[in-house]
Amino acid sequence: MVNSQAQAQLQDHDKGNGYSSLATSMEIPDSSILGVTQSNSLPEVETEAEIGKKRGEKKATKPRYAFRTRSQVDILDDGYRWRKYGQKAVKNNKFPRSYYRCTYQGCTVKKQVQRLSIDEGIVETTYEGMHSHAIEKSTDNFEHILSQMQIFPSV
DNA sequence: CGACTTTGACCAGCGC
DNA sequence: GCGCTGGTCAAAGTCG
Repeated sequence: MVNSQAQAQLQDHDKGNGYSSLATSMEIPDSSILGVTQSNSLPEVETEAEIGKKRGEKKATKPRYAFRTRSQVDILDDGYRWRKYGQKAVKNNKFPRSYYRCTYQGCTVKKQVQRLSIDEGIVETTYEGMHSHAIEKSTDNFEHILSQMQIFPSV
């Protein structure tokens, strides 16, 4: 699925606590993260107990992959086409959260982008679902982003 | 012309 | 039972 991008397990919703000290001191040199680009030995986590309480939502398992990226912009072009369908502000964050959806026919993958209020340079991207089609754009651009991408451990 | 973005309103579920 | 939050959709507008 996908190009095996680095996937980190997102812990519950306890965010905005000790992140300031973490992100600020997480100054990893680009020479140490180069391994991330090809080193995708991260296990596919899918510890989603499923919420099963939405309206026309199935009870099927809903995998959720989240990872934090260091970027000045929240628009991370991973090669797929995304259509923004909503923007809401979160309580723990002074920045609004953006909701994106894959516009590919038959593809119902959703993506959420949220910026950390404490660190404007950190962008938290959450993928929901899996892509069942090929990428329309070149992944080269995304790989470049991966080069400067850092996986923040769940503290 | 087509695709995508934006804002507001609406709905459902949960808490109290 | 009511209120609140989060999440989604829709129409109009904009950009390429």
